Amino acid sequence: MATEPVVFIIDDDPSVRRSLERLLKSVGLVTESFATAREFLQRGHCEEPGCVVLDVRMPEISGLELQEKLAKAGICLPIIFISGHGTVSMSVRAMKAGALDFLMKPFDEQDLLDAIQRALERSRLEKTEREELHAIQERALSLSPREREVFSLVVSGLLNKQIADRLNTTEKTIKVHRAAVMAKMNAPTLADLVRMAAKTDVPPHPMK
Amino acid sequence: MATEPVVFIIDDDPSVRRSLERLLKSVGLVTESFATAREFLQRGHCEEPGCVVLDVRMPEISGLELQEKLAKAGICLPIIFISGHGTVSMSVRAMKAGALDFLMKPFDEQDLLDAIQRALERSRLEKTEREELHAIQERALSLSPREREVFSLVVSGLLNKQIADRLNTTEKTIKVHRAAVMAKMNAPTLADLVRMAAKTDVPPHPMK
DNA sequence: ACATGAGTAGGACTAAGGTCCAATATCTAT
DNA sequence: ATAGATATTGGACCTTAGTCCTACTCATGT
Repeated sequence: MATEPVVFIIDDDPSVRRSLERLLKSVGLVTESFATAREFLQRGHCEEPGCVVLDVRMPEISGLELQEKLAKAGICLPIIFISGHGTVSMSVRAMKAGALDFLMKPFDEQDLLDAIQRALERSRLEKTEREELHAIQERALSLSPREREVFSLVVSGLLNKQIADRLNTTEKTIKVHRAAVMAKMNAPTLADLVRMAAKTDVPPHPMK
Repeated sequence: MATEPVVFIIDDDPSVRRSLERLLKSVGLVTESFATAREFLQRGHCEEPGCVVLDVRMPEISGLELQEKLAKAGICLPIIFISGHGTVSMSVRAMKAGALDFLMKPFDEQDLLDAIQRALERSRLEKTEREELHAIQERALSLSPREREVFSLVVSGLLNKQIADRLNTTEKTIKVHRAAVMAKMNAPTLADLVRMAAKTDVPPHPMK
């Protein structure tokens, strides 16, 4: 099985951190705590599944700022905000920026646990998606420039002959490139190749 | 050009409705106002682009309840909430349910106008998407049962011969069905057919 | 200078897909 | 009962795609 998902707790109040840790550990979750956003950022994050439980108000870097930084850094762990003195506009800003939930202290423990379950589930899904996409892009990188052109024209539905015309070469040459594309992209059939292209292209609606 | 997008204003306070109407009309937007959620629901909604500016607290059916009803009814107009006495939990609930924004009274007029522009833009995009999808599903309905089977096997990348085996018939028959599928689905090439199938299938991630 | 990878291309052949024409059996609906 | 849609199949023929082998050119890097 894969790495155990981690719940990152970021709160400047040590007693809050401790009680959150206790709660999450009591249901078997793995936690890691940080007193500041900076510490969390310094830890380094690769591809582990997990989620973040984040206090909004913190010295230096606020929770909302951290959310922005994570987005910019491409670290897409689902975020659950926790706030003692939250305002509507803060919560709306957080949600618009993609937060999964925003809980006011004092919150129901079960609400937090539910939110965490949802967050971890999403994290798992996104991780799988990212990995698939990454694998495809990896393979696409191994294509030569000419192969890339042929790739996109093949996927657009053109015949080898038409591609040859467009690229001012012969059908024979296109066949060679096309075979190379199929091999390098690890596509058993044209249908698979089209699906790969569809994933790397701008998908119709990334967000809803 | 298409139908002009409409901004639906739903608020039980007549003076609020009037001032919103004035504001929106001043920037050239078309508005339609309702005093209750019920009136709005009775109006009937088909496919017009637009968005909803919705008061949270209203007698009988609240804004949040209306949001739920619209979702259930498949009416997916983007919703911008406006609230005089909103709480964090109300706003979070609204945002989680897909609201586009949640503004507290008194709000900056420009903020509302910006939100409405975003909402209309999204409405347009979603409308286009829905129409495309609908057109594809329409065509898929005209397929006979057998053609549907062939469709899914072709798109999965199987050869005519393999499809024939799987359906206990001959390659010749599959060719006929396959040609019928391409014609009925209006797909110039296999690549197009695969993309159509990808859209009607469960897309990897409908929401983000 | 020589190997490597990319791009090009031909010949020969197989396999797969598409097209046109024709035919049959079944079932449903008017 | 007769028309129409559905599902089936055959033959003939052409176009595409894929495969194997070979071979040349060009640029790059060791």
